[in-house]
Amino acid sequence: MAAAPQATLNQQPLFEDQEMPTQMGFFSFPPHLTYPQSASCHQSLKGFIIPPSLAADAPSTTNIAETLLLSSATHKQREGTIASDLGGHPLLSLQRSRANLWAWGEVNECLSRKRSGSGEDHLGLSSIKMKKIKARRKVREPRFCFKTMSDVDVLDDGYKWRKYGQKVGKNTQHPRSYYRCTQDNCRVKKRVERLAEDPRMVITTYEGRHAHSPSLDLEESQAPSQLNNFFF
DNA sequence: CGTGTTTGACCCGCGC
DNA sequence: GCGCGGGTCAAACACG
Repeated sequence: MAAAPQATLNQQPLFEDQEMPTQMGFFSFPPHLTYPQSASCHQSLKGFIIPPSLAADAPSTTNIAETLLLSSATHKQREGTIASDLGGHPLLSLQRSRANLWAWGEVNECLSRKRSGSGEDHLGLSSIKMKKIKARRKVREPRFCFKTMSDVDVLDDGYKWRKYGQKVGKNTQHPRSYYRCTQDNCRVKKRVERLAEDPRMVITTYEGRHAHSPSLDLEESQAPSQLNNFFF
């Protein structure tokens, strides 16, 4: 029997240094991403990073793994990894408002396509609606989320966060927490919630990109080289 | 006293 | 236009 479950996400990432098919640019799965030592986590923590564009393109009933596999051929090679990682357990669907998952880059792309007179609206949206979305999204930062099976809600990703709100969703008894990076002139936000269908799953959504390195507190316990690899 | 959390109020986009 | 719900604000509070 192996040792007690290690409360850490420092394992094989599904996506690492891989260009996302959106305008989000590159990102890396932080190697120092850990849960508090006291936490009792599922013995095989599984992080699923899902870019907004992929989620938006998928039907709401499509699970995350299918979304990733169906939306981009570049993810095809990961199929075996994902399947084995799941251990035969089906992933639950990630219910999201389609509009909420529109990245500003995608909206701009659609608008420029419209202007160029290529005809059909993207996803059947009218230009008025697209402008509405753009107006609402112009302040939106790039976002992505990942899903983790864990008993603890907030993972330690190396940054310092300040909680600024909490809401209880309509169809779930589990509250959704809102966090902001405490660093000055860093507007990155984080949203943490539990999946209604499966409270064991934690959905963490990041919005924006950090304009600084992770908290220096980590440097005392982590190898400096690892600190070069963080979100965006 | 400084920092972080809680929580009710408020704002605003969206669907009807 | 109206109601709902997600997201944010900010005062009060807790804690070291």
